[in-house]
Amino acid sequence: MKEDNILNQLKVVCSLCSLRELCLPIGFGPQELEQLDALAGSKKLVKRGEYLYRTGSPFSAIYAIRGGFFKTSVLHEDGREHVTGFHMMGDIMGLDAIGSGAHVCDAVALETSEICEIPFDRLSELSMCMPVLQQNLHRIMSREIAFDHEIMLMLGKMRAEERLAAFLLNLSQRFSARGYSAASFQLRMTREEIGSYLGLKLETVSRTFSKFQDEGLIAVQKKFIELKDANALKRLLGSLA
Amino acid sequence: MKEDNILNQLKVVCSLCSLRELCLPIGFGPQELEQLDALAGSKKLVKRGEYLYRTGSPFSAIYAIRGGFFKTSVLHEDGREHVTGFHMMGDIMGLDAIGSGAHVCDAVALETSEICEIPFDRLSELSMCMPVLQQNLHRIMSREIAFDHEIMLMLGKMRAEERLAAFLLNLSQRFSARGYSAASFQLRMTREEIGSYLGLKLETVSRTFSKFQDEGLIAVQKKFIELKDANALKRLLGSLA
DNA sequence: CATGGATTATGACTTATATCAAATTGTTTC
DNA sequence: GAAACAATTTGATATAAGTCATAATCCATG
Repeated sequence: MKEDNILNQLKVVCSLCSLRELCLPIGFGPQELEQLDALAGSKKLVKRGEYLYRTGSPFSAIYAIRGGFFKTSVLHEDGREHVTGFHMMGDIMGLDAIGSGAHVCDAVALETSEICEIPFDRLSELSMCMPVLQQNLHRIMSREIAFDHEIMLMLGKMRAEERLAAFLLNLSQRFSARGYSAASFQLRMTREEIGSYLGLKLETVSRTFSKFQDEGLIAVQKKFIELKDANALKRLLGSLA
Repeated sequence: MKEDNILNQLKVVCSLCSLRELCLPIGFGPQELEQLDALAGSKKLVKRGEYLYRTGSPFSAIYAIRGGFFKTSVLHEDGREHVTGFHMMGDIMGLDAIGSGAHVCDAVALETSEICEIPFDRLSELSMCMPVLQQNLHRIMSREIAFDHEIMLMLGKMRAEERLAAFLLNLSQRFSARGYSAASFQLRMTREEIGSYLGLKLETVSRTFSKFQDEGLIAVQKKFIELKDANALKRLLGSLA
């Protein structure tokens, strides 16, 4: 029972590893495993459509996704909403709230999901005596910054086709890294949410999907996507003026 | 001399405080001040046009700007460049490189600038025994993530006029927070760089400046900007459909 | 399992911004 | 201080994506 508990905590810490790295308990000794108990991340189920947190709600924990799918979005005073990200198993959410002490975006489950709540003060405390944990936290935050810069490039410089190609390839790569097929997957978000993320209107997303299908790059059946020619998508990304 | 050295280190740590918080040595005792010596950030002068670091160069330190002005930009394989940020006194650069071990953007001085190099391994080490330092580092990274999400909203959802208004108001607020005038300032970047940052072409930036001037919102004389009606700019941001 | 609301696809048309071009002004540099 | 180059402004035109509208399809709930 105790063992099992420690193992659960380990999984939590594992999700604090980078996306691409394997989640092995390297660097943790028996006494450190003991300390991991302090993290005591409680598991929570968030049903489809429910909010994990909302803009303005007080920040106390970050969240590791054990399974399921989320979107995060910021909203402008005039009501406009912009989807800032889609998040899946192993991703950490809520890091953008550390600085202000309150959440600065909404997090909604796009399908019923299981998350692990990690109280941030305990994580901070523990990371003081666990260099590996601290390092992972820094890496995760740093990578989020770097990734956001990529998205800024996409939003600022790319055409609709390029954005959608980048989006599909990114999803494919992330599913693949989690052991799912890189070539076909189920979208969990609507065309409107994709559009919001990519800075496009839903009609443009729909039209571009159709165009890709006509050109034999992908097969679309509503939410089910099959990448028929991933290389062509990659070429589209690199070369298109 | 020794005293002076410690004071210098303090300033470095101070720049690790949040943008809006005052940089007082609260929370640091005498022995902690001693430890700050370990940070030994070496000062460097970067002349206008010079690179502080380039994409791909190995990551070993983060940089606190003591004075001057920088832009950071990511470049796409096909040569397209996107400016991801403008940075001034007190800002920290290079945090996006922690995760990958190599820099993921270029940092160029837009005017001759003085920076303080903070070796990241030493900072990590020191933050293990200085909770305040660790906290500040987390806050800075978190705020960068939150700010990037605001920019994503801007790039994804706003019209040219709103983008430029948001840009001018942000600059104004940051100059103001550093003790400079909020109402008038010198731009250190070209119209093209502003455009790259905002996802617009330089012609659109120029035209929008002219429009704002015609409407009495600002006065433009090449690089010198005067905000004549900041409230109108703010209104433009919130309401414009 | 039928009904109503949400989502998606597609067409016709509009518009904001990009593109191309030329003149003007500012800034290095020899 | 003049020549050469870089940056800015402004106009005319092109175009990618937005808007509006309609039909088809999906799917959630009583």
